[in-house]
Amino acid sequence: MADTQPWVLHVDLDQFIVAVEVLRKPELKGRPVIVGGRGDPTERAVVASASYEAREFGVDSGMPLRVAAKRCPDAVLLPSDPTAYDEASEHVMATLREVRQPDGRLVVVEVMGWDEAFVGVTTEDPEAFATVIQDAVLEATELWCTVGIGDNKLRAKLATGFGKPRGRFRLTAANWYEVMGDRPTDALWGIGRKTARKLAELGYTTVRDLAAADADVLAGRLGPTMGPWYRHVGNGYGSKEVVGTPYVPRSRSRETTFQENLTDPARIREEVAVLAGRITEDVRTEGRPAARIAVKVRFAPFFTHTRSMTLPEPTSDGAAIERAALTVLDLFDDDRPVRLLGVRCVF
DNA sequence: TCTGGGGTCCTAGGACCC
DNA sequence: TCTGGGGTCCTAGGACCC
Repeated sequence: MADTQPWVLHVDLDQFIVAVEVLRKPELKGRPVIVGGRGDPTERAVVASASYEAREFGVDSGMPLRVAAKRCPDAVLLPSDPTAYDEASEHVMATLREVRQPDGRLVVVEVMGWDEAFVGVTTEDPEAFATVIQDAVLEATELWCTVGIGDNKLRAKLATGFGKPRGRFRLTAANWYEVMGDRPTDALWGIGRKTARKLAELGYTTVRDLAAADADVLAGRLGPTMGPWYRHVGNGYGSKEVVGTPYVPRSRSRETTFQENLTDPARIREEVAVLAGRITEDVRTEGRPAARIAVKVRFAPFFTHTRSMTLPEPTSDGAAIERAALTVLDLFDDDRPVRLLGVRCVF
């Protein structure tokens, strides 16, 4: 009993999107499968998910579909079906919310996306509890997941990567440096390529380096908030609080990449109006008025700019939202061809 | 490698006000 | 009179994540 303590578990479904597709097309099991866009490798689209069999060929998420198809010519290409993934995700999350802790209380579930969630639980055997979760999810949904076990969210999240697929892995203060110390800084959650390069310029290459970095040097180069925070991350520190309250979005956006660049100003206005209409639907669904409207334009070859304005007063009115979007569009003076348009509202 | 769609948070400069 | 300091809002862009 003395060893009973709070743990953070990070539950992450294995190749979630592909797994959902294989459930409805069992004949795809064991084959290289790639999901993305409309499933057409000649279009502008990227890989949303690739099966482990496809990954063997160097296919990975975010890769242009065209490249993926070239690397793995035998792969089955499928169109992305967000509605199906929403449903499957809901089923998984509902299953997690029904899991009981050893003391009989329900676990706390914080959803982080379609295919992952943090679960807060107090137990003396987190590995055994992770298995309970895996069994519950598998039985209810036929989907496999990996569970990262940590003494905070950061470590739980990183632990998952070492447990893939279908496994469990524990990462805590006790084995942090042994597991993470010699890895590059961008192995950490929240540090990407750009920041890793800046850190390397300061002489911090590994997680161990970052953990011992000079806080003032970091603040000077990376900002007063982010600088010191990176050092914390290097030490494996992070929030232990799993928040079960429903997620309230701060903004909603809709965007479209056109298969062929747009050059006609009238057509561009039309498309922005269409996006504004979709945002209006979202605003209605959300039941909260939009306070601010932003327009995003990606020009050829690939330069992205945004413009925005705060509305005179928050509104849910479609005409007002469209008018605002078109007004913001007029703030752009670039006339290069357009490959993407987006409209966002901030609540 | 010719690069989707949907989000979050931080930074920094200027406006404006007291 | 050329001159302080703090606070808040607005806007654009950057970085990162799923």
